[in-house]
Amino acid sequence: MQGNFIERHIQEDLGADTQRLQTRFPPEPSGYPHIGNAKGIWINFSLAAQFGGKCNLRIDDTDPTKENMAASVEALKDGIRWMGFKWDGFFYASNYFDKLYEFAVTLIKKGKAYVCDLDGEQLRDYRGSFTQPGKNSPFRERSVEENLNLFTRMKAGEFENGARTLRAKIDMASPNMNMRDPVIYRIIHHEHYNAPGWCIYPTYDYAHPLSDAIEGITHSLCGVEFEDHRPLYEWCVENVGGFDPAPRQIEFGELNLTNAILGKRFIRKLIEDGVIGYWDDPRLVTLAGMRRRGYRPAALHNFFEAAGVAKSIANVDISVLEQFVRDDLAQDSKVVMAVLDPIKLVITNYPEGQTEMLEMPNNPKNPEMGTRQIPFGRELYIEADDFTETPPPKYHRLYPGNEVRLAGAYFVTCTNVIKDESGKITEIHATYDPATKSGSGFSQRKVKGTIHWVCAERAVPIQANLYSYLVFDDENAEEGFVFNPNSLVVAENALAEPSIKQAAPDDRFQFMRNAFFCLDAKDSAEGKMTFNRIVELKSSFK
RNA sequence: UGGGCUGUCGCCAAGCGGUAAGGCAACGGACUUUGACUCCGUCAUGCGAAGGUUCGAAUCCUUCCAGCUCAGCCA
Repeated sequence: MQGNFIERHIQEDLGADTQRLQTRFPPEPSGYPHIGNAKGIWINFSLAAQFGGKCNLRIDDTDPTKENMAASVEALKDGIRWMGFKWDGFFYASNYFDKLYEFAVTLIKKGKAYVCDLDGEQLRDYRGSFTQPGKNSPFRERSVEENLNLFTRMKAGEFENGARTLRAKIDMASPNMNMRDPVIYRIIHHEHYNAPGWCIYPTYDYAHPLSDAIEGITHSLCGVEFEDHRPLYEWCVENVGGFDPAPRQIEFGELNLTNAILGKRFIRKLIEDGVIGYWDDPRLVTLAGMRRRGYRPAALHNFFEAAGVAKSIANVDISVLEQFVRDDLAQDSKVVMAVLDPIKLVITNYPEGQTEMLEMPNNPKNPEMGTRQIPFGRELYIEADDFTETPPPKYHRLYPGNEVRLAGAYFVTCTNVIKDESGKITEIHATYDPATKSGSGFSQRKVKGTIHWVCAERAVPIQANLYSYLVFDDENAEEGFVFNPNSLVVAENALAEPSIKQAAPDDRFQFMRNAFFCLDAKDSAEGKMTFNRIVELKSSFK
């Protein structure tokens, strides 16, 4: 059986009974999910779907001091739904505080946990270092009765924050720091928004494996960063005991998107500094941001599928993501023309004052999407890039003497170039051949190049503000034109989202070459923040 | 610095002792109303390095190198 290593583990563990698979996605509610988190969502949910198993959404809210919980939970739910997944169970780790407390009592009774009076600094001292083993806490050998008594009083609120902790009794000499008697309960006098009445809270290392066990999770899939925690995960499950199935933690390599803005800490800072709008800023690869940019979930699924699942950390460039976005959009999006860097093309043998309407397919790959009428006239704008006076080898676009096709219109031959006194090209002159009209069946000669264009009379300049986007050239939007230099793809659904109108600027070719956003010249003049600038900022951030 | 993990083409990634899958990118060609799309074809005597075991090694052993990660009462 082919498949990634996680799929193989699942099959080995579950045999023919793969529908027993139970996974979970356990985010901490602190910020909006981004594409990195989305990989975890995708792995857990799609594996469950693939094997006929189940996947829970569990909010890991063991730390009551974290802020912004409610909003984050909604963002998480939105993101998961948007990706097309449904959770089978929805829980909070805080739902299990009672049980977790009982488990801790069990551990104490088994002599596996003890109340420690060391403070934070002492704890660090006693823990030792990478090269030196830790020292046993002087409180390590307290009697079960004393531990029980103290732990009860911790719960009752008799002690101050940080005065005591409950620690797992494992091995202070372990080379794995996580096993040096980790703290499993701490005193925090802070009301939990979802679980009132507590002043002691379990730590992640303790709550996570046991929450998995309580929910009957069979496979706990997480990032490789938790690899060192696996022995402790297993220790908790085994020493509390009695779980069937006992959950198994398997780690996968996280996704690292290069040239993208990732990392909640950094995003938060950008928002605080006013550099970007909010978590759903389209320049971000948060689920909300990508959604506003018109990405669709299928693109993400395909992307993750192609990137694969392995133990090494994948370093994928954002252009690969964009490739998948384009592939997805190209299927059924409206394809339109626009010019980003215009230069005037005058068709000297076309009657002055005349305009005609030409028919263009909405999507060349998909004739069922119909056609639209676009205006054509004597004066057009073409892409400055599509003309050169000195063509390099294999240049098939417009240059003096060369004939090209204007997409959806006629063949034109460049006759000459008009320049101003500084030598800058102001107009390109050409003649057209009426016989070559699109759809006429003309086949006497062929051209190597086809270029896009817009009718000068009907074109409208791009709006000059930071968060502008270009408008369609279809019947509903005569005001302007959207352009995609290569794939000519525009996401119709993106423009359906009202918020998209506030969307991103950015370096149009660097950021998303074929997207529907553009950087306005005035923005750069004013020094407003562009995507590349943010990436620079990011590298200086750490 | 001790531990753990990772290291196979520019980027991902199969491979699990029997003689290096696949995808993306790139390149060559065909086709084409954009150079996109599509279709053909090319693309690792090589698997971080060096030794060793074996008839045979990316796969086993040894040593070394590089990257990531761990010393929160965060997750």
